[in-house]
Amino acid sequence: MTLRKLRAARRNSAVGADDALQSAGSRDERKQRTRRALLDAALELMQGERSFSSVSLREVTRSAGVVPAAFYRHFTGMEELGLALVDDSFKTLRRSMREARAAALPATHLIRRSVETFLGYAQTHRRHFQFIAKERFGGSSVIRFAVRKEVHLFTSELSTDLARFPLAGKISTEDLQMIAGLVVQTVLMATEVFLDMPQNDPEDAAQLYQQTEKQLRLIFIGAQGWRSKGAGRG
Amino acid sequence: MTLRKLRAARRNSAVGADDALQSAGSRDERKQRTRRALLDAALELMQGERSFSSVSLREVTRSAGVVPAAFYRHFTGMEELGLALVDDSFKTLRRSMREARAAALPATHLIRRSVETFLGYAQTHRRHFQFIAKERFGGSSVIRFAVRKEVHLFTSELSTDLARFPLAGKISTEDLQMIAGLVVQTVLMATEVFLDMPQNDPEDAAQLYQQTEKQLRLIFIGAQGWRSKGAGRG
DNA sequence: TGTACATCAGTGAACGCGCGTTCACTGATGTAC
DNA sequence: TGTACATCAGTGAACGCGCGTTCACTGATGTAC
Repeated sequence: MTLRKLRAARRNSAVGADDALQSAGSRDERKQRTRRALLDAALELMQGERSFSSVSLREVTRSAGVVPAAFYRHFTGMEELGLALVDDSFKTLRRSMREARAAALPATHLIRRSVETFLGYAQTHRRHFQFIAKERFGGSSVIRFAVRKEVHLFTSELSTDLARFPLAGKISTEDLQMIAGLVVQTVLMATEVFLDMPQNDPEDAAQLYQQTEKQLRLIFIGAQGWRSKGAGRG
Repeated sequence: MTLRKLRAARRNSAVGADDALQSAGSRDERKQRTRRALLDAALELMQGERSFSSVSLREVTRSAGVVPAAFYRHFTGMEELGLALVDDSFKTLRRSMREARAAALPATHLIRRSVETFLGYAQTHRRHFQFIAKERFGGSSVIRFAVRKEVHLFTSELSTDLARFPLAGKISTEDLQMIAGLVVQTVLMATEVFLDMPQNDPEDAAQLYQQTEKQLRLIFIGAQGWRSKGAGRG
């Protein structure tokens, strides 16, 4: 087809040109790039002090390098952008977890290694993890509930993971969910405290690692001793 | 002393007068009343959707029934008011706990009753508890750290409470603190979810009560199985 | 391939609004004698 | 008790500012023939 060839030709020549890097790509590709720039800018502006609701539309467009009115080509308002950030953040979180599962942690020191792994990912994807932690309780209820729904989903995933442990036999599905909730809550809280710490204080970080590891171990011990009413039929 | 008598006389006559109710009291008493009105207004404006940082100084004075400039007779800015709210909220929280201790919960169903009691207080002092839950992670770092400091203090109190349990012998002070942290975190999280629920949904509330109770019981079981390195010297 | 027209991401100016903060003030309350 | 002066919580007007949203527009990209 003539059209496709034309497009491919233009794309190739544009991408190859040194002086056209930022205007490269089709109209649609450029639009997506601006969209990403807006999302990135919002996330970046939230670093440190600020909550999502305190970031203004104008600030976002200023950081992204477009005029305020251009914002509306991508989102109906800040709330819609916020929901897109929830999506992005949980995609990152889930990708991290998939990677962690694939890495097949050793059975010895399983808990310690899990904490290290998770907080490692948190550090790498700092902005997304911090966004989740912040907006779980603050902000608009629309965004708050979107975050909570995703956390719930994530908890469910973890609880099916937990079901593969041998001790899970005595625990009902509902109780596994309850335990997964406790684990997720513990790790998310640690994450927020961790990312909120003065960055060059390995002392405090080590102390947090240790405390979180202990808390998870204690939960694990509790789970070993747990007997669900009428469970074990799985 | 003449002065004291005079003041007392004025106070009595003023308080007795039906038509002077809102202007009653000494200048200082009135000032305190305005201060309270400002704090109350801020707390009230946060109900539902909003976080503290999204409430404006002008809104607060409007609700309190004074002119914006009057605000500065009481606080240097919104941050100072926020810190005062942190103070107030934790006073409420601690008072609740003192009452709970005095009530001497029965040993049977101790955990269930504790959860009921705590969430009961949370409902009564909804606004203060919600403020704490919201500002623990969102908002300015000054307020966030103030809240965190108070939570830490509260956790310490709980851990000395826990030290009186018989099973505490095998657990080091540091680990007791760790366990108390887990308990506080679990209850605070449940509180926030509880207060954020559509108010007339007893179904969901019951489910939350049950899950929280189970989580605490699991932590308790974990604590029973816990052995601190080199502990038991207390 | 070349031309004429359609699409639409991004522009730039304008709007009305609520914001935080300042200032000189008012008048009731408090103090000294 | 009565008088003269000091204090100071609250007033009302004004300021400059950044905000979200609207609008007609431009010009590069895309489409149809």
